[in-house]
Amino acid sequence: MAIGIKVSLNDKLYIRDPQETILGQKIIKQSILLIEEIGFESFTFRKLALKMESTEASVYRYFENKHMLLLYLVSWYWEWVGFLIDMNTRNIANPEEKLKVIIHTLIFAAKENPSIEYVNESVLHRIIISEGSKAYHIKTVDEENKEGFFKNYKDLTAKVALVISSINRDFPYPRTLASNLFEMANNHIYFAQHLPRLTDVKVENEDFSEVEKMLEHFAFKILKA
Amino acid sequence: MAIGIKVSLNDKLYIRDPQETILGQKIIKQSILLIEEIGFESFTFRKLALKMESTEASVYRYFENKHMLLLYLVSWYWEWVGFLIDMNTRNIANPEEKLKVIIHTLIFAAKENPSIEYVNESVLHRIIISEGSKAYHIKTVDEENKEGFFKNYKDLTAKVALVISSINRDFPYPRTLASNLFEMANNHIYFAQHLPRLTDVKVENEDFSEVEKMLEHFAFKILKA
DNA sequence: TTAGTTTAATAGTAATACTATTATTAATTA
DNA sequence: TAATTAATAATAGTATTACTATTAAACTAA
Repeated sequence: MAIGIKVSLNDKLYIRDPQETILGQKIIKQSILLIEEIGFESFTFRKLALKMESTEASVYRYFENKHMLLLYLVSWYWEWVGFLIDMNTRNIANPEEKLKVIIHTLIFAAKENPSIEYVNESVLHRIIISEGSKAYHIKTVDEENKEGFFKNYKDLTAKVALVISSINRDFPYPRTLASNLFEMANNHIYFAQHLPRLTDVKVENEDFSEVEKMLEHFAFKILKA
Repeated sequence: MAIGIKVSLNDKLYIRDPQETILGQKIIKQSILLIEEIGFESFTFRKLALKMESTEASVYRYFENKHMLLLYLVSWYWEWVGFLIDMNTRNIANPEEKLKVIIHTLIFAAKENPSIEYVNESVLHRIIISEGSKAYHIKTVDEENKEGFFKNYKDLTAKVALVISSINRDFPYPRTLASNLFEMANNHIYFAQHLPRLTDVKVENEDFSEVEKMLEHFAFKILKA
């Protein structure tokens, strides 16, 4: 990933690379805003086209359907988080410190310097929190997995699992903990905002610091020798 | 909840109580089978009616739309798990032992004596695993929460959180751990079956024992004083 | 037994998901 | 520069989905 230029994603995610044309970039930008506004179930290419002042058929020339568009956005997000984690941990030798930075990046990714004009990272983060799991909870998950549609998420899990293992060589569940940290980060922000009785953390006006503290508590307690 | 009779659920979940009529029970039975078969996105009342040899309009007389039907099934499932947990922990005084039984019940609920003829608990469990989170990942979550549509899940979380607190009074995240155990139980079965690189556990022909072991490891490590 | 009430089926409509065809613009070559 | 080709977008559809108003049947109570 090169900032200001282009995020590299599986080219089977789209029919035509949206990053290459102005119309494509407009689709990305406006779809993020519209999905956040009305939710993924109500989101349609017709409504998107209307908002963009383009046509439904034009959107279909970039993405096969709205599921593929969501998959694209989710992949974009995890690729971006992976990039940020690499940046932020590059000069850190201590693995405990590394994991802390990873957790911080997970939670505050949206607050980092936005890199690309047509992606509102903050709004995209909210979409990942509330719609992200729909990307893989589908009947066709096995075929899509074979096509490599979830590679970004799996690679990121592997990357964090490595750090986890270097903290405690004997810990038998490094991938489990890694993916669970991602899931918990998003879930408990969502719970705090909508179903507070499912969590103990509080989130008030986009302050996720309690979630960060909770994830650190879980991760380091679990990894204690 | 009384076995063989009727599960008590929020009566705003349905237009007409499906447990009260043969047609209603048929809707529950066949929708469980059809959602498992084709996935929730492809599931429509038209297809359900066809399978049931009834009509779309008849289904609409029981449920407002397919989202409400999913919510009903999910509530039914958590109510049933809560009931099983009560049954299975009734005579256990030791809280650690209680938590173990809770984890076991969570994972193997589908294997317990089926209680109601028109609900295939085993298939329902698979639906909860792959479609369950869609019940609350919706734009209208706040209004639905106000109506009490997620009460079963929240009550169950509170119940388990109590046991967690009695194991370690100083643990600051009892609800977080409780809901996380539910989410992990389902997620890691799903991951093991479809995205194995996101987990360390293996699931082969419906043998969830590695998931159980993993959850115990997480729960008790976290709760160690 | 008949009037009232509950229940289900018919027959729609508006919106959605998607596609084939045509029109327009841009790029390339003669 | 004009003609040809290629790339792109818009028009105008169709089949399916989500839902509802109306009618018909069946069951209930006086």
